[in-house]
Amino acid sequence: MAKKGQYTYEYPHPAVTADCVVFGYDGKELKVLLIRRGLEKEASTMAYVGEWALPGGFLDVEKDRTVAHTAARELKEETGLKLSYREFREVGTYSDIKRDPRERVITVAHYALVKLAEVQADTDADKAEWFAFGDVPSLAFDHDKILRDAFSRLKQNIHFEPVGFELLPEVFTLPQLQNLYESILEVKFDRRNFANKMKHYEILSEVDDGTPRRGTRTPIKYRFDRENYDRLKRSGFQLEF
Amino acid sequence: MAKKGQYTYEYPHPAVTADCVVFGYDGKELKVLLIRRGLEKEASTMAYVGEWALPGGFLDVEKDRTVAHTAARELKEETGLKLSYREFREVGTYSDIKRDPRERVITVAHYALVKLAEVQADTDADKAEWFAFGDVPSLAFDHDKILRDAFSRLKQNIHFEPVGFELLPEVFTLPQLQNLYESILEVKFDRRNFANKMKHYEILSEVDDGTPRRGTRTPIKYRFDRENYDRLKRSGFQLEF
DNA sequence: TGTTTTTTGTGTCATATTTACACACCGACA
DNA sequence: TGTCGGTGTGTAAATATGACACAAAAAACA
Repeated sequence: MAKKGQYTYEYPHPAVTADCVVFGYDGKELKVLLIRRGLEKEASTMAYVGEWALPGGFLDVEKDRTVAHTAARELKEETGLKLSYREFREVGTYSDIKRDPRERVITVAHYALVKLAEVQADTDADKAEWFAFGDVPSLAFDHDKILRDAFSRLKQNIHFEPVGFELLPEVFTLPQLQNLYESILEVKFDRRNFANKMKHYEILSEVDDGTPRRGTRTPIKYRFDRENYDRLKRSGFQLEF
Repeated sequence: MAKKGQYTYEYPHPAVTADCVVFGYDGKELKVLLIRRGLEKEASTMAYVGEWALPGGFLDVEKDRTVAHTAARELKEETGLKLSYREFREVGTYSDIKRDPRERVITVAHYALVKLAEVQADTDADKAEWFAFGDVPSLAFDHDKILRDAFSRLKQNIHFEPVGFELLPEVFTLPQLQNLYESILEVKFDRRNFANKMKHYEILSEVDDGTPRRGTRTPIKYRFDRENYDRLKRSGFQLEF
């Protein structure tokens, strides 16, 4: 542990943190990973002890290459989830002078998308919990606003990036994909038109798992065709819904 | 001037700055406001002395309410331009561990749009200069990248916000507006189709300055109809071009 | 001054895109 | 065995987009 008062500067410096909004999808609704504050590190110096909050923590000035690295490191420490710094997308900076009661703390918020089924086992249930997006309790600091902003950003980015495919399992069905889009965009689509549009983009490939379909009731399984998507993206397009 | 070593922390803290990309439009092309480093404050402690850079500077931990306030304050100090903190839109955070050779400095980049004709007189020509966006020299730090990113962000935001109207004078013509859109989006539009679409949105009002138009060569003057725009926005729309 | 060039405003038609909509199949469940 | 619910599929109407030409006058030029 570092000695107190070891680091001095000519002018005051703020502390900098990175916070993570991790979105998952369980096939029905969007979920968010939260932690309960104060169960870990020394609680005495902490604010908002016992409240729910976004995972996140202080930038390691000497080691973290960027704040996205901070986000990845802290997420791992606080929830057990291992993501690469490249998986974080920036939401924004929150710098209000009074946002932390202890000292001036500026946070850079990020969001990340995970395949819930694949990571649920990795999340340390003692510290972290998945909440339905609509059921999130009131959060510490300005994390309520950060969460809302992260969702808005996701909602925008869905038009430019295949966010749906990052949230679904490798193999998924059209109804699942549609449901996810509807959850994020908060609208309803006509099933047939949605299928047509998706088909038109040619970014889905049917998965043939050997078993012949035994009736239309069993939905067709698809896989995201990243190669075609990348080609489309290079030619400059927008996913319209 | 503060005494050296006055501010101590248990853990190292980064310095935080705000940088500003100020876009203007002269009727022909997009312009950016740059400053030459080292002409102001004590140059001895400075990096990149003499090079061109974006206006910006250190967060005043005790006084600046948010980093947008820092941006506004520094822009005023360095270029004479007075903008409200509300006029800055965040571009992103630049936190690479090596981005400043002196100490760890994290910057939050912003952009702002100004009506060039109205502010050109306010810009302190000794310190700052307007450059055509295409003619910007190589900049200090990672400001080249910040500038590119700010432009991309502007290009995206033009679909959601009436950015064109913030760059043009109160009263403008359709050809001016089209030219601006073409500059930002880097495409060409058909004059008639552009006019039709704009007309269709109903966010322009003709300005009647008394003088009857004496021929089609004199373009019709318009004013942005913010009331109609706000109504449209509330009903959830997108400016498509 | 006259001539040429440039700029602007305007409307229609062909094509592409979007939206609305109905039925047949079969598995799940009672 | 019957009913219910979820899935797949195609077409027609409405809407949006994209291409296109001419007339008028200002501006540039000789």
